[in-house]
Amino acid sequence: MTTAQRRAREKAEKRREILEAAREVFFQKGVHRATMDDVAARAEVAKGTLYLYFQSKEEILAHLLLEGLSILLERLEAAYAPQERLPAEERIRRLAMAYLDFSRTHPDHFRLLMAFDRGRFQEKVPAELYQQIFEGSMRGLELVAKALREGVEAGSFEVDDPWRAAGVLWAALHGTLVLMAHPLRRQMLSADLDSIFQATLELLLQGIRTKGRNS
Amino acid sequence: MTTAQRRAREKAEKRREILEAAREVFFQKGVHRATMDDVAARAEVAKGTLYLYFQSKEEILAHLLLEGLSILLERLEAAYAPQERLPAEERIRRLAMAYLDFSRTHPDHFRLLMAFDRGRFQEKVPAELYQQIFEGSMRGLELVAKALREGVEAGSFEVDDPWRAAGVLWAALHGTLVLMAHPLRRQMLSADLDSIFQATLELLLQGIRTKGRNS
DNA sequence: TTGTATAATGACTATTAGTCAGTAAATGAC
DNA sequence: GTCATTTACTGACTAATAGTCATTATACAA
Repeated sequence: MTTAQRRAREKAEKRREILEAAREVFFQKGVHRATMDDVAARAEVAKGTLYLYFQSKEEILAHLLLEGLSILLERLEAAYAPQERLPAEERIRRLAMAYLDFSRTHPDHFRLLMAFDRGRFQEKVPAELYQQIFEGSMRGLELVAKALREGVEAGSFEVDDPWRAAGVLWAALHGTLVLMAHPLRRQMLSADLDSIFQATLELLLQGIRTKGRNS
Repeated sequence: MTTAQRRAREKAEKRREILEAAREVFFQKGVHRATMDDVAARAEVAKGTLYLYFQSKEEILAHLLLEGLSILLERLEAAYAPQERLPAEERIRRLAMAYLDFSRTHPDHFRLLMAFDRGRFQEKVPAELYQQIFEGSMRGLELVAKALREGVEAGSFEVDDPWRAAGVLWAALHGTLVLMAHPLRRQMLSADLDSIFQATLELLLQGIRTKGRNS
């Protein structure tokens, strides 16, 4: 059945084209300003066609989010550098910096990631997709947890539950990126994102590092 | 001009009534599900009347947010307990716990606070109101900074810039509350909000505490 | 009592996500 | 090649909802 295969390929291709159009339009005009008509126009299809490929605006956004998540995961995995032999602390540092870097190089995807928890999303995105996003973010967290475990084994970190500690680190850094995305707030702290992020990272590392005077 | 005074009072009263109706409706049905017609019906006025008192749905939300912020600030100030003589670390702990507590006792107001950074808000809320919200949140941060300064002076904390450190603490705890608001995430870390929040707080405190083996 | 100012109304407009009856194109059977 | 059937696409239409404004009602002052 070559025909069926070609059809499936063409369908996937069109899907990708729509996603591309959506990415351009949403990222250029802003998610809540861009309309589905805009997307349809950009993709050069009728609006109805969009709905043959996606269930809703939110589903399209969810796919763009997944796209961003996938990029982030690549970066994190590269940062972790499993093949190299690195101190655990260095790994944590690299992971954190990769996250910061991602927020800079892919600001629109990053904003989507931040928006994931918003009410609309949870209601309108198919559970399966939702789950997928969740699992993706957990894959990222897994890397942090792994690095923490290494550190504990090497005796350089002191942490009760690496998985939970990873959650703590992640949430703290995430919070920094969320809040300090606002220029006004950075201004009020008279600091740039880099230095605040670094300061947070160092604080957290100090907190988990093995204390010298121990036992 | 007694008449004019009474008029002004009545106007203010009606405004309050509308806000109250809005609070009920928005918090019960959810901000994006509740409509302005719902609010009007609950307030027992015509929809047009709402717009005599507020410019937009977002402006109403901003006022509800301010309401929440004001409650939070009261709690924080009470937690700080300026009249008592407390160790700085205890003050930080109390402030943090007041924040956690607020997120529990006023979940709807808290959600509004979390939502403040969203795109719609910034566009539709009058700059003056926006500024007011910002200043309120800075008043909260001020308390943290003050406690940190006390700790530095007492020699129990080691922090370069208290104001910035306050931002770091706040962002980290905020991030925890944001992310761990999701039941699914807590589940994946198999932890409750309390223990994660506490763990984060302890980690941060360890990071800023003066090290024993210092100098 | 009446004219004026103030407040309130709700039918209406504008915007936009999502639908669906109708049309076009591709495919396969003969 | 022609026709029937399936698949893909279309865009006018519906529904929902924020916000408007000409009209009406009310309160006040002279």
